[in-house]
Amino acid sequence: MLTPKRHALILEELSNKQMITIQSLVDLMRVSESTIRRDLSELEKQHLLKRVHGGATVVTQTKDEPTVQEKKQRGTTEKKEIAQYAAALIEDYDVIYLDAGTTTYEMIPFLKDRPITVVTNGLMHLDLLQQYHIPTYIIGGKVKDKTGAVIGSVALKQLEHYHFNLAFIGTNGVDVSFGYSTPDPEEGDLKEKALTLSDKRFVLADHSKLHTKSAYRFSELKHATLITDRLLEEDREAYSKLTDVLEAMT
Amino acid sequence: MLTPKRHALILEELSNKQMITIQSLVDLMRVSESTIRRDLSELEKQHLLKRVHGGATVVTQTKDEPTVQEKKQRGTTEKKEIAQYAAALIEDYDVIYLDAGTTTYEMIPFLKDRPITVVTNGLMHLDLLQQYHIPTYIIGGKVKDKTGAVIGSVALKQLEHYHFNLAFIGTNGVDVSFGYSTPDPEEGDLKEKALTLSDKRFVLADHSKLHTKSAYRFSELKHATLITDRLLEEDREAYSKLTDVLEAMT
DNA sequence: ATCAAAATCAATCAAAATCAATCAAAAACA
DNA sequence: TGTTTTTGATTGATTTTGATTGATTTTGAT
Repeated sequence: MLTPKRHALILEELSNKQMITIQSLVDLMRVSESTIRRDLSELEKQHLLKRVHGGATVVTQTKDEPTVQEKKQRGTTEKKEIAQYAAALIEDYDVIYLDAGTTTYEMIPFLKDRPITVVTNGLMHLDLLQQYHIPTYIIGGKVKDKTGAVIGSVALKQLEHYHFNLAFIGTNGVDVSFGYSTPDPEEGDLKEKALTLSDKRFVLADHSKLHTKSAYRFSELKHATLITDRLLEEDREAYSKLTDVLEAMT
Repeated sequence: MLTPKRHALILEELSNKQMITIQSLVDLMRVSESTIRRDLSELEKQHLLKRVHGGATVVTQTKDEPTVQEKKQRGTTEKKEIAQYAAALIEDYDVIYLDAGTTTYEMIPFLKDRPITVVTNGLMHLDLLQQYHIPTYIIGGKVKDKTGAVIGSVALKQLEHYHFNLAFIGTNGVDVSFGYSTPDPEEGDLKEKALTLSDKRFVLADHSKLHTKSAYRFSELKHATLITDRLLEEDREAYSKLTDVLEAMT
């Protein structure tokens, strides 16, 4: 019996029962205990089962990080407030840059049927933008796993051909001294470049992002207006000294 | 027994069972073990099966559960045959251009985990390409409503930065005198450009597209190899005079 | 809880099966 | 005819297998 066949059989047995003994597999497949042991070791290395004394059990599905798809469904009220506020800054016939990310995604419903042009590196944005009949340009380049963003040198270079009236950028961290930051340098470079290409520059960050730093700074505070949902009284002064701040409160 | 006959038989056996031993093939075809080994090696090089110790297994062996994405719309058998045939032409470490469209979409499952790079203007392709861990570059430019294609002058210009080993292009019409054609000129221009940038050029068209013309010709027949599912005897001669033709038949 | 028997384990090794490489004979070709 | 391609047998190398070893874990009786 071929090795993959045995492996398939083991996994099938395992999904039927929740647990199997080595002896039962020996009887089932008429091979030696050693062979079964080796099979189980291999399958365990592939995280397809978990070995236990005398047999094996199914592996509890490790839930990986929530995909963008999931994240965007639970858009918080705060994010929506920020998004609506930001969208109100756009005037007819503007050309805007919409960064990839969940907060900027929330802006799209507020752009419905408006006579504007959107340029974006966010692949997840495209469906909704099309649905709302908003003329859209996608930045070309390397497609980043999972996050649905376009990044890399090609994207950076291509961005240089554009000019924007407004740029809306997402961020992972906002810090008074460190500035705006994000985990991925390649994404950061793109954010930085987009900011330099725009007349008016905005960074969107709900209050959970304030006072946190990510690995890579893509801009100082003063280079872009911060749009957030609410500020503590003592923060307001500190931030306002360094940059324009807009508070999206209803 | 002729080599192609053996290969066809092996693939048929494989699709019936999911897995075959070399010995069973030796008995079935009355040829030597060596010959079978050579056959399997060759078929593996074309990614039509996977060799394992003692035999071979099917490649589309989805050990992972079929994703929603994957089965959301199963293409026709003809399209899949064309797609599989086309995918077998790709060698490791190739950089390929994958045109937007349903036929080229069907190629993606056959590219799973292969060490290649894909460049595409098809937004619909991206999800599946990411799922299969294929390094992907998206062409930037205007996003066309609904069809999920990127087109326009920006896309055209950006395409020029690339060079491909192989280009796979979809088409709406194939006509002996008129050539390859498509309804949208902007899409057509992109197809034409992609063809000029590639070492090897292929146009994919199932038999329903033969002998039909669309509004806009993007290439003469002779500039690209036609891959189709089946040809009428009288057509074969006519087409073969004008271009290379590959028939994806099982 | 403690201990010894039983069961299970990982590691090792030699036999068996399978493999890739080679080469000469057979077949196909021109 | 001579040349090229395909085939099948043979070689030694590699992989897989099953038995055996002593170590470790579990079991069950005290």
